[in-house]
Amino acid sequence: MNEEQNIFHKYLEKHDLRDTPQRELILQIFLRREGHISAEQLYDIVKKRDPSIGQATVYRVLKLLIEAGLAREIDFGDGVIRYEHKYNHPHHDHLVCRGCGKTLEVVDSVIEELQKRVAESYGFELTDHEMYLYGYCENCRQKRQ
Amino acid sequence: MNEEQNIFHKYLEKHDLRDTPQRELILQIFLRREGHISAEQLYDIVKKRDPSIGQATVYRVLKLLIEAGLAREIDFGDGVIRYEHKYNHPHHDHLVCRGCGKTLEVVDSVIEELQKRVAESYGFELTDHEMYLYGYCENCRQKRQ
DNA sequence: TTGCTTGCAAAGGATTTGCAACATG
DNA sequence: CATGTTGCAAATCCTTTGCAAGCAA
Repeated sequence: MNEEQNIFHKYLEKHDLRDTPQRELILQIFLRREGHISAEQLYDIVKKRDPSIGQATVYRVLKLLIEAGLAREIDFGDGVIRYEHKYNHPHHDHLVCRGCGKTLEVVDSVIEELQKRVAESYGFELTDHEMYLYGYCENCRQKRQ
Repeated sequence: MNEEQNIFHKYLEKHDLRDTPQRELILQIFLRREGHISAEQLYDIVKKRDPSIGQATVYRVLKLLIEAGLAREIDFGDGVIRYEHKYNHPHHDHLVCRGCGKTLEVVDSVIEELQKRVAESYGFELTDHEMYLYGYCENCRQKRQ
């Protein structure tokens, strides 16, 4: 059993929640996928393995994963919430191509530090942030010329 | 007639769109409000002046304002899109208090420059970005202790 | 057995759209 | 008058919820 599963089971136990095959399957599939996945995409995959699982269960398990610290929400502003791994996957921001939709994860410690300072200069204690950089990737830049 | 109205009229003309009292009223009310306003909030105000105006019209006019460059969308991730003035209101980011919901506009030219560089280092041509800093404002920090 | 879980379908909330009646240029 | 435009209601889209039946502990 891997670390994430372990965390999940501990989370369930601690909160008097039950270990069900649905939860196991959804977790397993979520963990196998890298990158960002929407509830619907996840549901589509889950359905193939067990057609009896309902969409609501997928949504419910995703909520649990977030509370357990295993998943994190991402919002590219297109009306769909996507989820990505959080465990062993430190904070980062996203670079999104407006042409092809490709996304890259980026971090810049200097920016992070400056964000903290900016917040503090307004008396804020920064807890977290979101940063999305939009532009055109190398490929799409060429096509646009 | 102010500059924004002028821009709006030119936009309408250029696109063979019509100047209607509904559009005028919604624009006028939008311009009078500083800060962020949701379509629903705007509609509530508009209704008081002209109860015959429909919600759809407010949504439609907001789309026009964005295309005309007079408004900009903001998404705090709570499921509601808010709008703010764009004309004569340069780009900035938002500092949002998780306690009381208060928001401040912030800019840091060093961060802006670094964002550009980060994007470029991945071959991207940066067109725009969004940055939301979340934390607790001075007031809320005290209450939490 | 207790009460958390599930799937289903219905409900929700924000936004969009089809349409017939209505105005603008 | 030809087309845009409007208000209304219905439709969408994503997500949540109520509920009765089903299961984990």
